[in-house]
Amino acid sequence: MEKKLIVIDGNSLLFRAFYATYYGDPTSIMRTKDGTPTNAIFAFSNMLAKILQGMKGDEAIFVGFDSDSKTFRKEEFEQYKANRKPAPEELIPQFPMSRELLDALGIFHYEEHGIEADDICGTVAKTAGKMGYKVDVYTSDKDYLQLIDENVTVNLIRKGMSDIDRLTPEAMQEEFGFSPMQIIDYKGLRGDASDNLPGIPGVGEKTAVKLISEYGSFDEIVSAAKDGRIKGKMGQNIVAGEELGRTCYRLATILTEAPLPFTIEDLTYGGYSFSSVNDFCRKYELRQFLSRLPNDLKNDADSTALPETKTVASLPAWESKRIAIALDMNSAYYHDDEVFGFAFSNGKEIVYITPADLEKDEQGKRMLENPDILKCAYDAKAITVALKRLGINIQGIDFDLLLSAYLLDSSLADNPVLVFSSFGTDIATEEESFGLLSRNKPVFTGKIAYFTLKLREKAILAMKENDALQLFTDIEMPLSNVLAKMEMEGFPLHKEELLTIGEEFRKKRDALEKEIHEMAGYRFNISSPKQVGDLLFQKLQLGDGKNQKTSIDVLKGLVYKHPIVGLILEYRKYAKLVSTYIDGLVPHIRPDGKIHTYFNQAQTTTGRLSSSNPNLQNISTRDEESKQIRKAFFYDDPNISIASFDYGQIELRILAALSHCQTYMDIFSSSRDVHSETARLIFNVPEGEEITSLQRRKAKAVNFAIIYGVTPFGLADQIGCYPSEAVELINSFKKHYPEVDQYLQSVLADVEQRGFVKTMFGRRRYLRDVSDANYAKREAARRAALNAPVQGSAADLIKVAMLRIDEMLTEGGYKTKMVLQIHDELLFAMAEDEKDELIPKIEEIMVHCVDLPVRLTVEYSLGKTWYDAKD
DNA sequence: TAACTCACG
DNA sequence: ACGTACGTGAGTTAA
Repeated sequence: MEKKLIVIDGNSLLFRAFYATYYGDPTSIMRTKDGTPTNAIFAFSNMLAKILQGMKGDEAIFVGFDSDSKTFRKEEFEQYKANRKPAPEELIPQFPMSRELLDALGIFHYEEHGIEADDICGTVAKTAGKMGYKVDVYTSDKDYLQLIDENVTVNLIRKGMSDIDRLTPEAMQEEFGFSPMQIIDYKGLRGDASDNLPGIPGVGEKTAVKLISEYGSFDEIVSAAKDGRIKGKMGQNIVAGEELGRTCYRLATILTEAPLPFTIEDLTYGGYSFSSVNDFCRKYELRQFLSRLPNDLKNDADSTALPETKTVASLPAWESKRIAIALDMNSAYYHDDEVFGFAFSNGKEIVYITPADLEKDEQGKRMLENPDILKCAYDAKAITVALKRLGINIQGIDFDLLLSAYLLDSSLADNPVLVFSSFGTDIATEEESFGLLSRNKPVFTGKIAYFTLKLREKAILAMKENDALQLFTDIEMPLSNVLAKMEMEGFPLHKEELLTIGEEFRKKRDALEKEIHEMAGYRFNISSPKQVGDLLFQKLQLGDGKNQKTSIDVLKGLVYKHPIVGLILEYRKYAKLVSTYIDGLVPHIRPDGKIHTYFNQAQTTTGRLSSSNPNLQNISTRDEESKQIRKAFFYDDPNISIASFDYGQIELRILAALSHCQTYMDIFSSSRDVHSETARLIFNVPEGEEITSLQRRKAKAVNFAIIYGVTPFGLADQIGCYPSEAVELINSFKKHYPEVDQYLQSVLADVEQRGFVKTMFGRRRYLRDVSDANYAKREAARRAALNAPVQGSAADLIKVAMLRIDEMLTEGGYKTKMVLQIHDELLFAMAEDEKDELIPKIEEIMVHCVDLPVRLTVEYSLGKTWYDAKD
C-alpha cells in the first residue's frame, strides 16, 4: 500500500493566515475577550482543518517551523533576509499558540536552532520520498519548488486554501519552464528580493529565464560566459558577479539532509484528541473549529481512554514499525526471579503475554528478534535479560524511557511511577498511589508499555533541548546492551575457596570478641556503635567529652590511649569481611558457579555505574588480608585468566583537561608522579632536592581535595593538621595551578546561574540546593557541583571505552569477555591464546577512545585469580 | 526505617 | 553562628 506524508511549512502558512485576516488596521484584528489576538490562529486552524479533511487516517503529517533569525545562512551572508520586517506585533503571540494547536491536534511539529523551516521540511520530504512515501508539501514559498520530484509534490498556496497550485515535475515544467532544481540556478542568477539575495548584478528575470533555457544550469552559464559564448556586457556581468551568484545559489539551496531527532515513522498521524482540541477552542474562543474536523480522525488517546489490556496466547501481527515492551515482575532481580509476563503496545492496543505462551509463539519471537522492528522499552536491560532467559535474543531496542529520564535528571529515582510522572503522565491511579487499591499487574505493565511509546517523542525532544541526545543515542542506549551481556556472562566465585578463607576470618573475629570482652570485663555487642561508645567514652573516658562517634577515623586517634581500641578496630575488620564478603556473597553464587551482579545504569547522580546484588565494585583490595577474598574469584578453565586494565589518575587528568591546566598536563605528558610534582610546587622544593614522603602524602590529599570540592577543614582533618596550614596549602595550590582555580570558579558561576553543571560529554547534574538558604546544604551542593564534571566525565570516558572494546571483541569473534567495570578499571575473562593480541588492543582503545588534550595511561595486569590480577 | 559503619573508586 | 571533602551498596543495630 502506498504511504502518504503531508509536510507543512508552519511559518509560511501562519504568515499567510495572518495577512489573509488582517486588513491594515490593528484594531480590527480578531481577539479573545481578554484581548489576545487570534486572527492568524483562526485562519491557520481552518487551513489545517481543510488538510485534515483530505486525510483518510493512515497518513503521516508534519509541520516544520523556523526557530529564530540566527541561521547558518545569516552566518554565511550577513544581508540574508536583512530586509525582512519583524513579524507584526499581533502575530508574535500567535506563534506559541500555533504549537499549542498542533499539540492538541496530535500533529508532530519541530523547529531547530540555526536552520529554517525550509531545511526541516526539505529533509523530511526528501527522506520520506526516498522511503517510497508520496509526499504533499504545503507552503507559499516558491523556494520549495526545488524539492519537487516523482514522489514529492508542492502545493503552492496562492491566496487561501481554495487557490492552491499543485505542482508535480510536469506541472512545474509547463508553468515555469524549469525543472525543479533549476529554481536554484534561477536564484543564483536572479537572486530573490524577499530574501535580500542580489544574484548576479545585471541579470534580470527575463535574462535569467532565457539563459537557463539555453544553457541549463548555473555552472554551465558561468563557463559559457568565461569562454566567450555569452558575449558583450552580459558575459562580463556574469564573470564579474560569479562569486556573489554562487553565494546566492548556495543560500537558495534547501538542506535535505539536516540531522533530525525523529524518524518518518514517528510522523504517522494518530488522530486528534477531542478533549484537547475542545480545551484549545474554549481557551481561544474558536467556536466553529471542532465542527470542521473530520470525525473519523478523532482518537481516544486521552488518558481516560487507555486501551484495555488484553491477555493473549500469541502476539498480534501488528503492522506498526514500532512497538513498546514492558516487563512484569514482582522484584528487581530479573536474572533469577519469576517473570510474570510482558506487555506490548503499538500505540493503539495493549496486549499481555505470559513467558510460557511467548516461548511457544514462533512468529512473536521472530518479531522480537527482527532488528528492523524498532522497540521502545522501559528498562531495556531488564527486558533483554528476561527474554534471554526464554531463549529470545531481542533486537532493535533503540529507546529506553528509563535511560532518557535519567539523562534528563540524574537525581530521579528509577521508579516507573516517578519516571512517568516526570514526563507528566500518571501511571498509578489515585487509589493505587494511596495504597487503597493494589495494582493489577498486567494493566500496570500495559500502561508502562503504552505510555513508553506515547512519551518517546516528548522525551527525545526534551533530550535534544538539553543536548543529551548524543549521550543517549551514542552512549547510554548501546551501553545498556553491553551491560546486559556482562551481567549475563557473570563472574566466577568459588564457594569452597571463599568459605575456607572465611573460616580464617571467623576464627580471628571470635578470638577478638573473647579478648575484648575479657579486657572490658563484661560482655557487650561490639557491632553496636552505641555500646562501643558507652565503653570508650563513658566507662573508659577516652574521648573529648563531645564526640560519641566510633568510626574508624575517630578510633584510630584513640588507639594509643587504650589497648582495647586497636582490638575493636581489628574485630570490626573481620566482622565486616565475614558478614559482607563471605556470608554476604555466598547466597549470590548461582548454580553456574558465577555471580551475576546488576549494573545500575540510571542510579548515580554523576553518571557513574553502580553495582548491586551483590556489589562487585567494592571487593576489598586495600588491606593485604582483606584482599584474600579475591583469591576465590577465578575460572575453572585453565585457558582463562583474569585481566585488569586501570586508568592511571583518571580524575586528575580529566581535571587537567577540563581546566586546560598546563602544569598538570605537562606533568602527565612527562610521566612524572603527579603527587610528588604537586608537592614540589606547593612546598617550593627546588629541583634536585628530594620530596619527603610526608610532603607527597599531603600533596596527594590536596589533589584529592581539589577534585572533591576543597574546604580547609576537610583537608586539615584528612592530613591531621590545623586548618590554617590547610588554608596555606590550598592557597599555594591555587597559585601554582591558576587555571584549575579559574575553572572551579567558573563551575560555581555556572551552577549558580543555570542550576546545573555539565560533563565533557554534556551530561547534566542539577544542583538546586546551590541557592538553598541553609548554609550546610548550600555548601554541600557547591562541593558536589565541583566534583560532578570530573567524576562524570571520567564515567563518560570509560563508557565510551567499553563500547569500543565490546565492538572490537564482538566483531573480532574473540572468546575473551568483558566482565566487570569498577569506575576506572575494566576486568576481562581473558582467553590464553588471545591475550598477546588483545592486551595492546584494549590498552589502545582505552587510551585513545576519546580525544583529550591530556595524555592518558592504562596499566594492565593478568593473573589466574582476581587477587593475582592486581599490581 | 534511619543511622552508623565500612568496603570500593 | 553555622560545620565540612565527592560518588556508591550492604550489613548491623536500634528505634
